[in-house]
Amino acid sequence: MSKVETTQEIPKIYDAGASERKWRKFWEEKNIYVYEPSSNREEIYSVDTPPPTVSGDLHIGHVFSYTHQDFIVRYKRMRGFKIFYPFGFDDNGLPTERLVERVKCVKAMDMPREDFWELCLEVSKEQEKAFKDLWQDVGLSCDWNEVYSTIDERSRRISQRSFLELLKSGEVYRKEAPTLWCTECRTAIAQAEVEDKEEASEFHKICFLTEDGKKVPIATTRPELLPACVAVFYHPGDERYSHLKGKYLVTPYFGLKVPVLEDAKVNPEKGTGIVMCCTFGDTVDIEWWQEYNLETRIVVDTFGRMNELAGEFQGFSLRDARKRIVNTLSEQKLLIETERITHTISAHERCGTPLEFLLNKQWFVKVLDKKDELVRYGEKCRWYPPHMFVRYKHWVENLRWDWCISRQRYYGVPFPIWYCAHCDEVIPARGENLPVNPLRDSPGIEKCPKCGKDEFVPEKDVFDTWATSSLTPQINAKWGENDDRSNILFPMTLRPQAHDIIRTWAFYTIVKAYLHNKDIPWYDLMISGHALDSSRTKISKSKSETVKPKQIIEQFSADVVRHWAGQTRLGTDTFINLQDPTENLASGKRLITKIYNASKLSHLHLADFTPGNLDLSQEINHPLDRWLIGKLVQTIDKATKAFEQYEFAEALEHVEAFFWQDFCDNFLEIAKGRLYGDALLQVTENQRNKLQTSAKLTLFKALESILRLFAPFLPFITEEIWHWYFHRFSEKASIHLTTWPSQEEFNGAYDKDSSEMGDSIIEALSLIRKAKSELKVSIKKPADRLIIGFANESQIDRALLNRLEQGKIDLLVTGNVKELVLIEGVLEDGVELETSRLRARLEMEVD
RNA sequence: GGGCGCAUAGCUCAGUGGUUAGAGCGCUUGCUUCACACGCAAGAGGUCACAGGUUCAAGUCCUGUUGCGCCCACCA
Repeated sequence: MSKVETTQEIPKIYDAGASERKWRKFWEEKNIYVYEPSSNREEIYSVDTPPPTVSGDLHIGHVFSYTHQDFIVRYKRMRGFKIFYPFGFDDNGLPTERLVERVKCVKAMDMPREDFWELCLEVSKEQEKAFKDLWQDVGLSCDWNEVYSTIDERSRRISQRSFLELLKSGEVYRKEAPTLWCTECRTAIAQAEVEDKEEASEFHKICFLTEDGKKVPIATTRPELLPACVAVFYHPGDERYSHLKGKYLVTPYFGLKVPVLEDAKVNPEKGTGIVMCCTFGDTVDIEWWQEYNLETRIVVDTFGRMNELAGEFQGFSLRDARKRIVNTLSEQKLLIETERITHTISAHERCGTPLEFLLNKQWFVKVLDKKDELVRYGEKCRWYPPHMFVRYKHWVENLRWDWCISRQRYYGVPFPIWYCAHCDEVIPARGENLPVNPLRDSPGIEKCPKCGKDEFVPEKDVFDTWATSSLTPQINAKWGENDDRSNILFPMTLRPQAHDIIRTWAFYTIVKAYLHNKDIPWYDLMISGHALDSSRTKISKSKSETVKPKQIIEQFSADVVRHWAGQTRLGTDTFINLQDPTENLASGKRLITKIYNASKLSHLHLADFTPGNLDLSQEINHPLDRWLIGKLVQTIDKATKAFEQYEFAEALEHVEAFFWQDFCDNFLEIAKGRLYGDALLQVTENQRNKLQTSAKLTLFKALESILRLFAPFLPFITEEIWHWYFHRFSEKASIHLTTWPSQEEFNGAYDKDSSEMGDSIIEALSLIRKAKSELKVSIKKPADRLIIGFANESQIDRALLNRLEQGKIDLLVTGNVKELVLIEGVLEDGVELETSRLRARLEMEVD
């Protein structure tokens, strides 16, 4: 047995932490992932990277879906595309406000807006640094020169430009609309801040009167809203009330005349089956108010106190007013009964105060009038997996309101408008002045173009954050500012995102692209699932705080975490045990170790081998080598097809199976005979060289291909091993700049006969393994004789025996058997395999 | 209540209408200095949720039922 000298000492154990730190730095310093603009659209692969919300809660679920993007990007880069892969931060709006208020112990409403803005910018900057650090740890191959934030100047400018364009084309309008309001915090709040709360309450049955004085009992939990009552409803066809159709009822005590209407939303089983509609008790009231064009009677002020419409109850809090009104009704015998109940109410998640709906002027983008077009444009995109489009479609088809883009908040992109103090005319900012802050800047005109007066009021509202993040393709393409770039980058190639925000982010982005560009925003959508914790619910903030992604990466390495993320089919949720991630990450860790060890062995035999310009079709001539190349080519084919459908998990599965079973368990074990020389003892010097060259060249090509196939998934270890040796034969600085393996590279280096022969040798080897396993001896313990025949008469196959005869040396050396006897007939007893026609008997001495 | 998805080995999940349904983990048995015990080999383990239907043929297609998840709506 010959000993091969190594030119470089490879450490026995892989130090993933050190290696990953090294390559992370290398990629950054060498600008490996920099975007190189091209004038040819076809060469570009652009990604509309989701900007994570900067609110301090990145968890393993984010790592999960961002890693998915990176698999695709790295694959596409190796396919030769010029990659545009920017990174963004969503750092305005409510989540940022809340983060800043928490971190800095301030309240936005209690300080000047400019000061609050300063704090927001400061806090988000720190957060973004931590985010970037994590993403670099994970190995995201985005170009950190292409960074945007939804509050930066470019985003503000483009977002404001978008609004002004829509204002001009009449696609936005301003209208009074009910807004969720916290009377404790005295601010409008977003849907996202609402939490359900169980509360003890009283269900009062009170008497409304018909115009001729008959009592009609109506049940309510909010008697204080009686002065806000504008109609009553019953279910269509409810015979108890159908006689009231078209008539009016008079509200108790307040004596207001309100119409009686029919609507299917009424539940005849609940209360008395007839319900009062107030402005506004809940969202159904709002729907009715809109649908039936009802009167508006707001009785609550911004402090949560009753206003003048409540008559003698004016000035009382909602709570006090409720008690007093109930008492009054009771005294006047208008209260029939009171039932104690608990029910769920909507409350502000920060202070727990029940929310009210107040009327405010809001800006809306028209979407209801273009549902069909929006469905059609959504359909033009390719959705992966396809059923995600159905969700989009149903969402659009069932829209009931236009898109409200204004928020009565502090930190966000300002509306670029002022109003004439006299005639309320909207004064838009001039395009060249964008971005503007109307609270600080002046409109830049002397007189109102409508009434000629010269006093202007700035719009205090800011955009909903979706109004800006719906423009990420335009922001990245520098829409309206750099036509060359815009034409090349818009529409973008890919939008990756998770399925929970199809109805928001994906939808709004399609809306904006339709309105501004009459185009789709991207060609492909790749929708990831969620990472769920072991209790099978979406990972919550409290839980993610126990184990942060950074810790998991430190403990297991980024490659291992990426491998975990790569195992889940696109669009499917997955589970991770945050208490003990080992069970989810163990297989990845083993794979990394296996790759390292197999590479170490390969390196031992390749260190002094130079492939030069050897012709693969000639030099790879041993059947087993050609068998391996055949398997490799199949793997490349399957992995490529999967990747083209964004099915990275399937690609990984094929690569992993090829590497582990075909390459390690079979090829390496059998090729050792030639690599170490045990199988070359009885051949001439010339043959010896030829056989060894074939083995080494195969080893070289196969391992190098394996590294490239794994590179999108495991960027660190593949880079590490590639630099041990393979980089010497490449002009590229990084494995990530090399090309994805292709079938063409291996033309002539594989064939059907060799594939059959390889399969036959492995089949026979399995019989030896089984026989030795049954004898409870090591595969390395020498056996005297192996007799191979068939399991029954009908299965006798001469060609199979011929193949074994030809592969005899490899078989005997690998199986540690001295002599092979082939029988063209049935072998009476011996070991069999389920998958084989053969039967074998091993003759050896056993202790 | 609506939409979408899921239900396959103890667990996590693959599975194109076509032999005897697969993988990883876990389990059992055996094998260690020559890449790797974080390994190798050999095993055990399944009424493909349930009930119908279509078909020469169903884990796969259709209908219904049950359970679970996500999103949305509801909360008088």
